[in-house]
Amino acid sequence: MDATASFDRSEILAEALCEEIVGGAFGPGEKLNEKELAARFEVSRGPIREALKRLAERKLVVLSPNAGAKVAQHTTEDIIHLLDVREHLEGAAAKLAAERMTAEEKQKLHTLFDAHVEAVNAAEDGSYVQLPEDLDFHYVIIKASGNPLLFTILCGDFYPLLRMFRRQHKNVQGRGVRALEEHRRILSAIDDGDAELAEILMRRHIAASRNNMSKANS
Amino acid sequence: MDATASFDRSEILAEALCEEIVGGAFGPGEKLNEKELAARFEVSRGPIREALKRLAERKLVVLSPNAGAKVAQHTTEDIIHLLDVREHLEGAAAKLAAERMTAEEKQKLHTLFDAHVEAVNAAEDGSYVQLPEDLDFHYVIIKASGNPLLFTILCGDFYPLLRMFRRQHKNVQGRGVRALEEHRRILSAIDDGDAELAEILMRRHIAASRNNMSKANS
DNA sequence: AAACGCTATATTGTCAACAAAATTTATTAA
DNA sequence: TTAATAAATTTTGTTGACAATATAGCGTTT
Repeated sequence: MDATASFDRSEILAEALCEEIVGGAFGPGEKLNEKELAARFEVSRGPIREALKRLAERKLVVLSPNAGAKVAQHTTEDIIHLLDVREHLEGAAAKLAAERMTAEEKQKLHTLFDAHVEAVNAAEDGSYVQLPEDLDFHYVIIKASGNPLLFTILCGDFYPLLRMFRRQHKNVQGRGVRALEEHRRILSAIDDGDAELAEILMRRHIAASRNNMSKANS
Repeated sequence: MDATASFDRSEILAEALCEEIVGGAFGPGEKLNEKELAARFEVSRGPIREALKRLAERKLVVLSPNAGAKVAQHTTEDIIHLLDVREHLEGAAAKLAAERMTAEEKQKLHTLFDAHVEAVNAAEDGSYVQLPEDLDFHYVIIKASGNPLLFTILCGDFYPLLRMFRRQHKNVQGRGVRALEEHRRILSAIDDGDAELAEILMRRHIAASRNNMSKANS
């Protein structure tokens, strides 16, 4: 049906392992024992090793020769670097989205935004509730950019790394209402088809989130 | 000695295969036979398979379940998407480089630029001579950005893909002297420590190169 | 008690063999 | 001759076994 619905065993294993790692099933830097993983997933070590090579390319694990795989431990500096890159890529996505989004897609984004507003209002502390990925504001914009590579990098590669980092470090306080206000302005720019402004606002939005994290982990 | 000087067999194999693929040892979309590769590299199929999984993550090969690996065939559209992303990332690199480069590094970049000027002048047709990667103008700026992730993505991932594309498609006519003039302006902005301008100029530079390719392959 | 070295154990890296799937070749019928 | 079908071959996917390396435990020495 779907062209990407391949049944590559190592890819499925990589995905499952990714979910476990990001979800916190392993401690930071914890050793990933091949035999143990093989037993648990009920396969032999071959496919497990292939999956680990994939995760190494995604920088979720670190491989040392003759010592195997460990869960990657990213420093705060690493994540700042990641967020620097993310700022520019999310900016690209917002720009492209503003240029390409149809009225229908914009409507969908409005509906999503309104739901976020209600969710934040419902939480008395005004904290930003993390909704499922495919409902996320950023996710929709990235999708709407029409650039699959952008989606792969931001949602496929970066998002797991960020989730992992957030788990490994003290949970950074979200920016709640402020972030929502930034979203509102981005949405407005997209509505107007103002690509340049959408990019600038998105970059500021990500930069603010980076500075927030940078401050919390200094 | 070097922490990254790991002797991971599959990584070495992946690197060697990458070089062959990018260098044109295989036709576009050509099947990569595991047994054949194993024989040629004098290893068994295990490490070869691991290397192929890595290359799949880098989008250099495409894996189909029960059908193995083929050299990836990227469409012109794919490459436009890639260059869209590259525009923003090279912009990020130029911005960071302008903020961080020392006087020494700037001097080195000047020397490199002058060498390029001479090389282009020497070629009577004024075509842009492709110099080895580590001497390349862009390479130096990306390095100088101080962001290793930027380096990995641009030089590690994107550069091979672009080389492969250039080989698979009709060689796009370089922009020679014009590109050099753009380099000169970028260099000037970096000299002044004008990060904002360096980013803008670099983005224009990449955008021009994208439009050039887009026109040639339409 | 800490440091060193040795031994035993466990883990990784590699390989060759087997099963399942796809591809190719050969065969038959229209 | 061409199309469809079936057998034969090749290729992938997976596994368990073996060798090389690293780790952990233990006793000895300083």
